[in-house]
Amino acid sequence: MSTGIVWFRQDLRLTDNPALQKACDECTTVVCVFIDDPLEQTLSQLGEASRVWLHHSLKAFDKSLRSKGSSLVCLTGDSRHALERLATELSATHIYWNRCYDPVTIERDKGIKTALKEITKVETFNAMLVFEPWENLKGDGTPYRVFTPFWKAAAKVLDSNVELLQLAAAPATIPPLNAGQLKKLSDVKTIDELGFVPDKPWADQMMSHWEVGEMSAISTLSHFLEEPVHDYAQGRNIPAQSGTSKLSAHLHFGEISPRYVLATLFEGKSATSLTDDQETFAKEIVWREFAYCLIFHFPHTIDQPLDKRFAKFEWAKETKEHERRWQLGQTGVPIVDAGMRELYATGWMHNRVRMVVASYLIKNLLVPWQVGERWFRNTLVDADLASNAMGWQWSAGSGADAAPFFRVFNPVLQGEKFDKSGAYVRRWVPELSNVDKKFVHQPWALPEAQRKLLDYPEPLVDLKTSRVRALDTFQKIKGTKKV
DNA sequence: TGAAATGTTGGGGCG
DNA sequence: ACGCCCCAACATTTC
Repeated sequence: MSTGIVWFRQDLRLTDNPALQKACDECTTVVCVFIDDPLEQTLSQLGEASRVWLHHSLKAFDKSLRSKGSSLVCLTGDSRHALERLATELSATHIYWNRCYDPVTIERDKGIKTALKEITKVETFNAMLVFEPWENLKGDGTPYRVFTPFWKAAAKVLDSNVELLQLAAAPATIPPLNAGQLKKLSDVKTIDELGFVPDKPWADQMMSHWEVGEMSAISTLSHFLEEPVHDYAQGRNIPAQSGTSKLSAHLHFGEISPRYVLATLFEGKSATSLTDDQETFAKEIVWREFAYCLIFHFPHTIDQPLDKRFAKFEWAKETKEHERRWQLGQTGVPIVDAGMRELYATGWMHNRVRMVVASYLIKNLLVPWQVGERWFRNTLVDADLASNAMGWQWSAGSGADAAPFFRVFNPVLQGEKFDKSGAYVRRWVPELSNVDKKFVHQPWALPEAQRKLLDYPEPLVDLKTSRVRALDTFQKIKGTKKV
């Protein structure tokens, strides 16, 4: 007789879940547990939108587990104590979990593993990444700081090492606890009792845009691979179009694994024989790997610039009002406001627009990238410490393989290039729904009479002069030492 | 996964 | 026919 505990975190799926598979293989009884650890909320910095998604993801996962004869046991409190208590109550022989890779959770989990080893066998797995962060390094053993060589090395390994994309099978059944064991469990909570969904209308409104859970993740992927992927290189840049995979939140919570995504994309073909569009998509999955590699080797870059010059960068003072207007989508720049409103309404923003709003906050408003990083982390359903920090440092020009600081997006040109008809702007900024496409990305250029009729803010700053100000500010740190 | 400034080229109008 | 200028159109450089 053996009782295994599977501790779930960011791996809320049945397919390609090595911890779950191993438990079902090795144990006569398996208990699936999720722990709402108040410390974890600060450690992994779970934002409000993410908590709502998590609630629905847990519900979906519990349903999946029930279809296999099991269910999700929810506990609250310190993870280590909760696991120790559970192990003792059930006389557990094994504990399994899939590893998390953000630096703070790595440290915490090391301690938990050491403590639990005193009472049971503990085994952990990689279910979150295709490559361990300590794999896929440069020849000299140091991590890549540039994406292209990271990708090339990754593609080569993927081609030569098919086991990397081997998936753990979903268990046919999950042997449940017996009645006696069930009785011994104490302080079990329901998912609703965890209180992840605030009693506010925005949460339901936001979730009306999504279908959460493993089943939805898989069907989202297959629809994406059916059609949009074949025009991905172009289509992913058009925010009014569904040209992106929309898998980010599913991946973050582990409703689907990156291995599964790549294995399905490849369909037996090699990484180097993909079409350009397919390869562009594969690269996005590998960017996520790159982000985890960076955060693993340079953990301080969660909130500190990798490029040391930026420690001395002179950001603007007294920016609270500008920050607030940016958050609310009231900057007076249509594509920026459209993006920020899409984010607030849906918990997601199109990637092209993420780059535009980031460039605007950092360069036109001279607000530190950390401010934007924090807002995204709190409002995105796909908020991910590694990807988010990397993305913001990319925009700021302070990260690995970042856009140079002088690369300032012009939101008018970006709008005219990627939202030609203005459909995206009109969708999220209804004040501009009747503005001609000639002016929809720069309503301030409308003739005075028409402009006065619009109920839309004047721009916070002039695009041209704020661009020059950013470049001048960058000049001051340019000569200084980079690393 | 920029944009603006500056440089170059070549066709066409025109004296 | 020729030189000159203008100015798109494109290329290169700079931030």
